[in-house]
Amino acid sequence: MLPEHARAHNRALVLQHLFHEGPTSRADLARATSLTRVTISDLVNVLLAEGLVEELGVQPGRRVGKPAILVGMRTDAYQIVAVDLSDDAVMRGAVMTLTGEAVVRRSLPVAGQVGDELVGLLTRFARTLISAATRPVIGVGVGSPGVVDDSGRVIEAPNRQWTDLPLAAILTDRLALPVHVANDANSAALGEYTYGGAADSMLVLTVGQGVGAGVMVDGSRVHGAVDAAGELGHVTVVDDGELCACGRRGCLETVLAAPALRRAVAGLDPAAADEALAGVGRTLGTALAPVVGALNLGEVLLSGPADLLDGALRTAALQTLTDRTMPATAVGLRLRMATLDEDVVLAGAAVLVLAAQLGVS
Amino acid sequence: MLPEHARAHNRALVLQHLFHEGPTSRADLARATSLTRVTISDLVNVLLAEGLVEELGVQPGRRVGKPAILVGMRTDAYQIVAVDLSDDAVMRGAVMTLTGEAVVRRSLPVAGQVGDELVGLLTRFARTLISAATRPVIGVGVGSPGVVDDSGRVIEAPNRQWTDLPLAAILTDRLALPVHVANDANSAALGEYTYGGAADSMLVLTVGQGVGAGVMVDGSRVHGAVDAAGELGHVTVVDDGELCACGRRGCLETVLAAPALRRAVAGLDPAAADEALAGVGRTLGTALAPVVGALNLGEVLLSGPADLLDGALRTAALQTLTDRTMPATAVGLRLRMATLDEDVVLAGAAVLVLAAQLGVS
DNA sequence: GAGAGCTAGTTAAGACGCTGTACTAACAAA
DNA sequence: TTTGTTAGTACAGCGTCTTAACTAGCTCTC
Repeated sequence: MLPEHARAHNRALVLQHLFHEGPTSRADLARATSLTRVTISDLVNVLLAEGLVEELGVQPGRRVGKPAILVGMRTDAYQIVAVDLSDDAVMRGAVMTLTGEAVVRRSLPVAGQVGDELVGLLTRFARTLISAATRPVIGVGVGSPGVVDDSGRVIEAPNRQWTDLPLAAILTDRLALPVHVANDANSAALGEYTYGGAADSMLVLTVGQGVGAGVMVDGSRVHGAVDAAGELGHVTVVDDGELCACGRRGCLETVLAAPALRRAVAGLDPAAADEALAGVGRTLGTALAPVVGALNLGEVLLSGPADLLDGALRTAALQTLTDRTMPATAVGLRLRMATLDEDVVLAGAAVLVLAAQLGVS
Repeated sequence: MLPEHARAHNRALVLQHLFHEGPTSRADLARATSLTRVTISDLVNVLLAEGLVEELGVQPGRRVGKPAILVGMRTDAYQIVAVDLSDDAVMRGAVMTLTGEAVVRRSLPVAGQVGDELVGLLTRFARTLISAATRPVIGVGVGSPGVVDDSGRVIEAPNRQWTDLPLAAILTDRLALPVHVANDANSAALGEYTYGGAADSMLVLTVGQGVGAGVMVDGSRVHGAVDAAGELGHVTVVDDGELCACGRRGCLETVLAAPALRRAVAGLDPAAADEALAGVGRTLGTALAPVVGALNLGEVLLSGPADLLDGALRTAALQTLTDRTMPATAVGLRLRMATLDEDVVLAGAAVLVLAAQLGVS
């Protein structure tokens, strides 16, 4: 570690504070970071020159002494391009502000392309988005299904026919911009953590065609022994259950994926449907209990169709979770819907860029 | 972050390398840390002056160029005092080398003392150990039951009647040495990680009077939302099971704790005993599957009586775990006995000190 | 066996980043 | 107007790293 890394770290501290706490005076930044006012002034001057922050006039609160000048992050000065590959059939993308708001949205049908062809399609799609940006783009984030390592190499994504593909490196080269790739469910967790105000220790379950999970532990993303963390969808939860796409039986995905839930409630009257959903909720709660107990998670978030998830299912899952874990761990536990909905993965992809390029998350 | 923090980090890098890789030349240290030879020489000189490292003569391998001088960590130059409070009835302690070997062992019956009285007893016990040390002591590590926060404050340890007790701060003050306190099962995980060669992502289950767990994720200890990570012993695993000490029913502890296992096999012939143990193993595997899937753990370690754990129970648990998780996550998974046995908690307590004082873990 | 070539380690000078101290600027209260 | 307080800046100094250039000590080659 070099002194200049310390500099980068301090710079990130300042940006992080401005990002989460909003406009702040140099003196307050100094107090918050426990650096001196001199150092902060220096850092702020650099950031001003880069256009990343701006002075916003005098702080309203009138106290004795010279009034403080507020410094704020220019979250609209730069943009991020984010791509969500979680859907088989369509590539979704957006140009986003640094605060995770989509400025431009695009989507592109994936007509069965896989392998290198899909990489080509993705490259063109990203180029379209980059040229649609109205501000300089600081980087590109991609949420992809499959196992993705820390460097953005897709170890394995069977449905895309990608194996050991250095996607981030390829795209960085082709787009001449920093590109970061992560698993889609992990992206979702990052998105909820940074933009959705989720707890430091939490798990996001993404329910769609399949079931994925992203885990944050003590404020950082879990990677796992072979970068395959979050494969909760293919944990067996029903003995001798339905056949799963993975070839095994009774995976969580076979009862919790959106199609499975729709089938389970099809043609039932509301009360019976709720009972069916509650049953799935209890199964989910039983599966989550050991995870919550072992990690002392503060929150579990559900992302997916609210009409199916946010009702009897959620209530039953929380009840089961509370029943099956220690009071000490269960007492503060929340089980709620994710706040970002459709855009979770895009937001998370943006956070990948934000974290890597500016040190903010 | 200041330049001197970068310095401390680099110093820790050097020590970490010497600790795990053994004696190394300055030039090789430079290559390993990607610092320059100049910087490494400077750091090594400081460490030589402190007596933490020593020169060990010329490297045997004959190559061209000036022969390299090996620099090695003097793991016997300093000692660590470690205390294990996990047993209700007896306080176990040791003076340890930096490599985790117990040089002196002591134990002290705890005649029902609790609360402040127990703190007093612990203080005296630690003093005895400190004076039994044959080298300068760099710090004291304590593995305590209950919920312990990052600063060494015992949030809650019912059996010891400790609530919100700043144990590390009190002992640091009384002993005039750095004292670090952590939960006993978390200590065990640290011990196995550093001295037992465990994987970066792993879980240690401590089976004794009760059942505890410590989790390492991507090389760091899991703390959890309210510092209560690892409470796997009180996750429900049997519906309408036996009554547990915690007042609930069917906790993992009711089937996996050592007394429960002994009861389960009492009076059975070997084959029947194995079947009973395999049943517990299957229950354990079922409970662990979601944890292993969500975190992509590389290893699960069992610490406790080998005659009960290391047989049908372990085999059945591994089989169940493999059956109930995705092949991708299960393929590299190991489920084995912990290597440190009796001394796990002591070793972990030593690691607390090693990590905090020297940056080694 | 003498020089060439290589590697280990040291010395010296310079760049960078933070701090402490001392300053100016701009306000409120007396 | 004076005093006290807080915000922000200028400057010297220290700590830490790097590069460049050296010495030391070995092997290989002719």
